[in-house]
Amino acid sequence: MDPQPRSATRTRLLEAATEVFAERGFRGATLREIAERAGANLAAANYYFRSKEGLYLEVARHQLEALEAGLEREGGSTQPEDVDRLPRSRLVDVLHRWIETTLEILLEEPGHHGTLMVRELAEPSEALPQIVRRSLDPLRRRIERLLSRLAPELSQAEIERCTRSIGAQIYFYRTHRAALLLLLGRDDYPRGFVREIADHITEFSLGGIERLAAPRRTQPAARVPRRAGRRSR
Amino acid sequence: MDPQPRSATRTRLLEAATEVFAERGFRGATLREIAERAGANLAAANYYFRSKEGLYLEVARHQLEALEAGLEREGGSTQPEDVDRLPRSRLVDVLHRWIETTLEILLEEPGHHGTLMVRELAEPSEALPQIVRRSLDPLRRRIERLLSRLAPELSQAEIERCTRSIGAQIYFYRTHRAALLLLLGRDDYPRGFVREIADHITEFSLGGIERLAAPRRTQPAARVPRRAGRRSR
DNA sequence: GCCGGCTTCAAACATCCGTTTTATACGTTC
DNA sequence: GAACGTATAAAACGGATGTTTGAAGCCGGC
Repeated sequence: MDPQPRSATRTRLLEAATEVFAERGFRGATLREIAERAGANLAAANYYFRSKEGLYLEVARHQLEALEAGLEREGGSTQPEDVDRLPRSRLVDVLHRWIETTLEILLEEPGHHGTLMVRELAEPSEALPQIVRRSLDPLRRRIERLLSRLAPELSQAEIERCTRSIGAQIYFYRTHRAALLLLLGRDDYPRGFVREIADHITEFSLGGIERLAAPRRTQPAARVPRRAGRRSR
Repeated sequence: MDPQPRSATRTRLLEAATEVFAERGFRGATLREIAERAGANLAAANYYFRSKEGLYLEVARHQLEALEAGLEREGGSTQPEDVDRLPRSRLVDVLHRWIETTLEILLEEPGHHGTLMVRELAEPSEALPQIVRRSLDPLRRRIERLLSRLAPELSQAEIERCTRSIGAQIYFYRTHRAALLLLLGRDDYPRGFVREIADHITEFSLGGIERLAAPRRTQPAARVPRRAGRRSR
């Protein structure tokens, strides 16, 4: 793929940096440790990437490319456009597949992509826009497209909110992983966890969508009552 | 409350440290900046808190105490035990209130509590167990209790999963705030956003719960089909 | 076989940061 | 008012880190 095969040292630096940045974050990582793991000289990082920040951004870029390539290979990435040609009966199956695939990617070990994302959310850098555009947004667009076919009664705003509810349930198991494991008293998710969670999120979300779509199919049903005024954001 | 009123310098240090740690994280914060904002000497932080880490942990402790006190004042904190005495007709209202109150706390400006939580999730420290025990777990227990009354057909495992789905939707707007604002092309959530989101999360989640409880009320309905084997986590 | 580039290397540089030290001022107590 | 524990101040210490420098190594081309 690359025009010139790039230096082997450069590649090893990139790999080592991916690990160290994931383990310690941008600030916590040191060029000395990265160089040591890569078996390279301390000056090499600055030679190839100009600065620590340059190395970090290159790691992020590389991670996102690998993610996109992985999704391409994996069957899990039915293209957004394909949704429109799918029979309605298969939409739920596709949704379930996306949820499970995304969970697998986010929770996989060593899970550099998920770690990078969580760190960027906590302390955004120039890499966050890339992550949003190349990782979060594609999933969002697919789900929105699918929901607008699955529940055409919903308004655009409702579809967007439902999409966020689905994404929220998926990403939760990554962003809150440390807290969840503390609550569960475990040091890793149990075997079969991803499947269990994917099943649940799918069912739960279908229920949510049904309920939001229902009033427009029959007559308006009882919704949450609004109570006296409070200040709002 | 405090036996001795504590030093004013100590208090100003704590306030300044809360800001700086929220803005820059533990590593990014410097005692020099904290001391400067507090109008104190550089050595003061070590004098009162023994070390930078001691100061950080004290900030975390203080934040959680403020959170608990705030919840106490706010009507939003119906005690978990009270749920059992509530008429079933009011359960939904209470759930909606909890969701909205939690969103308000997490998204409020300057939102030190939410920021601290997100940073701890990205890079856990000794403060995370405290956050889990005093912030996440109380909400979890309340919702579980409520759901077990609202949908007694659900198994314990299902209730736990539904509780996580509700929590996930709430926390999403905090953990993914930076990404969401990028997607929305805004630099802050619009006015009235919390109310809109709280309404949505409540309805969406009620739908999810209904769907999961439904098969046991009538006959088993069509669920997501399981397909051929894949490796699982 | 020497020249040119690209790459590697060891060392030094400059800066920043948490912490400690030491001295001085303050306030209370006997 | 002397003594003493507490609080504040300035300065220095010791270590780590990103970056730069300048020399040495490598290697193909002429």
